[in-house]
Amino acid sequence: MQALTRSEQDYLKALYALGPEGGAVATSRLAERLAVSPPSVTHMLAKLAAGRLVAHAPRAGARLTTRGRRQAIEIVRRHRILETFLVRVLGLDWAEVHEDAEVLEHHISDRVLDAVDRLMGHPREDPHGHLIPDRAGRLRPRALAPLGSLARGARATVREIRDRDPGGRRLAHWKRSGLVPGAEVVVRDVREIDDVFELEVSGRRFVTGSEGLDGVMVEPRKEAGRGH
Amino acid sequence: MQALTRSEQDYLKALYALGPEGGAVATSRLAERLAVSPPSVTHMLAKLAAGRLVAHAPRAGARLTTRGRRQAIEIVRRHRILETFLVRVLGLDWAEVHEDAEVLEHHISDRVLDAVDRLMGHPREDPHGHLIPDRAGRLRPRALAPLGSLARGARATVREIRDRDPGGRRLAHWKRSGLVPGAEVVVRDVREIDDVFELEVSGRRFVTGSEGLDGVMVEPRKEAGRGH
DNA sequence: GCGCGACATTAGTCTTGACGAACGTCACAA
DNA sequence: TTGTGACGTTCGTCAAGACTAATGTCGCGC
Repeated sequence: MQALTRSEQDYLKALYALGPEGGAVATSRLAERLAVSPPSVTHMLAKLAAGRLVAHAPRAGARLTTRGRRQAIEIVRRHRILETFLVRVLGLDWAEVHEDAEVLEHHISDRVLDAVDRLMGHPREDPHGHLIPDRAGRLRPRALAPLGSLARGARATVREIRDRDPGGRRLAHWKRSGLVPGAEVVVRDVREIDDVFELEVSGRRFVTGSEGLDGVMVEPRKEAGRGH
Repeated sequence: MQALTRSEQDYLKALYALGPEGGAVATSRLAERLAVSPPSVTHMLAKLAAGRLVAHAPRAGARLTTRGRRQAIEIVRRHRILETFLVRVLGLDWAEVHEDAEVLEHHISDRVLDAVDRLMGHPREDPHGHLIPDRAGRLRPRALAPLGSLARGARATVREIRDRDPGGRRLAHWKRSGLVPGAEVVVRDVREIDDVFELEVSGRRFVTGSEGLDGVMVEPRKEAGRGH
């Protein structure tokens, strides 16, 4: 089959993000994610189905085929390597590299990607804590919980920061608060009634609504001091 | 005006390359350079003329306006910075960076370009010896001669290697022969009748036809030892 | 069982950037 | 003066990828 166009790659990536476990994704979800009209999605899904990259049962959503998933993971890999490069080598800010990587992932040749990867010593994680698939597309599974789902007294380590906010404003905010991969967090208090979280992040207090934590994924610590 | 599309940028760059002194460029020359049909060129020139980037007198060729030239130089700047980056930072081969830079020049943001430029300490020349325009688009003028135009006994320093050969095969060949920017060359013999050039490149003998030197630009040395 | 609303799909259009075919235009030669 | 050929331009078309408007289809409530 032909090389994929940029749009095709974007659809595959979105399908992967919305249905990573091979679950079906609704046309409208895709349309929303890609900021595109539903008819455009239907049209593109037909094309991708013709290329055996997705399975598209009319009115039952779409799911990636094995080939489609492989392609999607390859794009994710490129994205994460590029983000890591932009931060580690070019010194750009953590919060503002997403859009650049989003563009470059479609236009960088394998040769250049490999050179970048080599230069950095084949990193395993990007600056936001996401795991970088290896060349074969393997991705070590990892069970993380949303920080907002923890109960009072819980302790956890921040592992991934997910954010699709344009301009990375929330990322910048989180960074200022110390909410970055590796940070240790203690949930001091959860007041459901007024939706307030009181955290201790690497020793500093941090108060926020649950909205403001959406996208911060942690690895809970199953330890003794739970009851506090 | 809107941001330029990739095609528009390519047309401007080609116009700049073919008529750097503001001279008019024929439709057919552009078509040939861009590997596109003449009607496509006419069409695009009309669009660029509407945006005041080129002046297009029907049947009299096209020339860049001041605005068009400024855009073209900006693209050339990006290209050269990227080539330098690919060689100096990523360690790619001199001969194989052209195509990658050709793509990336259209997709890298100002922010990333600036970071790359800064990382390298604002280089003045790219790996092939081309001068890199500064941010304002200024380009120090430089008078170079084709190596193939020198007479027997002439001495010169290689300054620029121009090559549009896909895959950079000639670049690789020249590099193996020592024909790189900075190399000192002496024309040992020119036999016009069978089109043979006998050179001494940094002390090594190198024999070639004039075709094989097309694109090697030198700065002749006006010195005493001319008559040899 | 019928209707209504949510959602998906079909149908037709637009824009960009390319193409080939056909038609001008112009300079030079006979 | 009139060809003739080179070159440029006009015109109609295509493909990708988006859109809007219109049309299906399904499931749920009554």
